[in-house]
Amino acid sequence: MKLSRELVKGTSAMLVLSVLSQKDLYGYMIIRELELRSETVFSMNEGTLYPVLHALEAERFLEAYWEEHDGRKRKYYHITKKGQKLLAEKKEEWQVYAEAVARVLNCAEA
Amino acid sequence: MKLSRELVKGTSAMLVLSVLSQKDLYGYMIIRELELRSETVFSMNEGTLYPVLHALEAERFLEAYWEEHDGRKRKYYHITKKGQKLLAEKKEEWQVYAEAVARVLNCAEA
DNA sequence: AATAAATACCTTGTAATACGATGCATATAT
DNA sequence: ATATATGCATCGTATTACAAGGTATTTATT
Repeated sequence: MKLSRELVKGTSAMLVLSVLSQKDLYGYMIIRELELRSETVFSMNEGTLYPVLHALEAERFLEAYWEEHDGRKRKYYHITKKGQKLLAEKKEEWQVYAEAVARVLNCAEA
Repeated sequence: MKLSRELVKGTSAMLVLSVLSQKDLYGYMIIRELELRSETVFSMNEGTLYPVLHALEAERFLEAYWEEHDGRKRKYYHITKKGQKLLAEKKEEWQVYAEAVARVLNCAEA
């Protein structure tokens, strides 16, 4: 991620699950999709993404399969039911947390 | 912090600076103040807070002084001009980032 | 009077997370 | 011919947070 790196932590898995909740994608496209949806505010590093994908797969939040298009082999990831549940939880937590942070920051302005 | 610990990272320094931007406080009260303002969504661990305070002081974002009240010695922290500038930057970054995350999450809902 | 809980400071070791650098390979554009 | 884009991946390092532990005083409870 660009931006100050401290800010970004913790949300990677949620963001990956979020894009995969719409359609199956492979690593490279997940990065492009996140850039697009965030309007280039962030760009996930490959060194961040692949370990996240492997960890989510190992815990059955994602399932992977290989497919070939245009002579290129791509590893697609599919979100499982378990993964959808995790995403819902992470989204809820994010919202609660973001709102609490906003309250603290706004207090200081008043 | 409570909540899933992954979520919380990166915002500690910003939150500390934020409460100190209103008035000088000592460590113990910073924790209480954050609980109050977040409506108990989070409670910063002492093992998180003190290293953050010391790092911010070392870099001149904060200045510390001891004061005694009711027979208790307390180490108060005061935000510097430099610290206020850092806070403003971190708030801006947080807002940009939080909005981008929201866009990604909302895309997935549509 | 004894004990527990709150107040107040702090450090150390461990775990989690992210990322830069690097490596490999193919395809397309210049 | 060469650079850029596509596509997978790992390794070492840095950062961050926290649980656990330590010290000491004051206040509330029994």
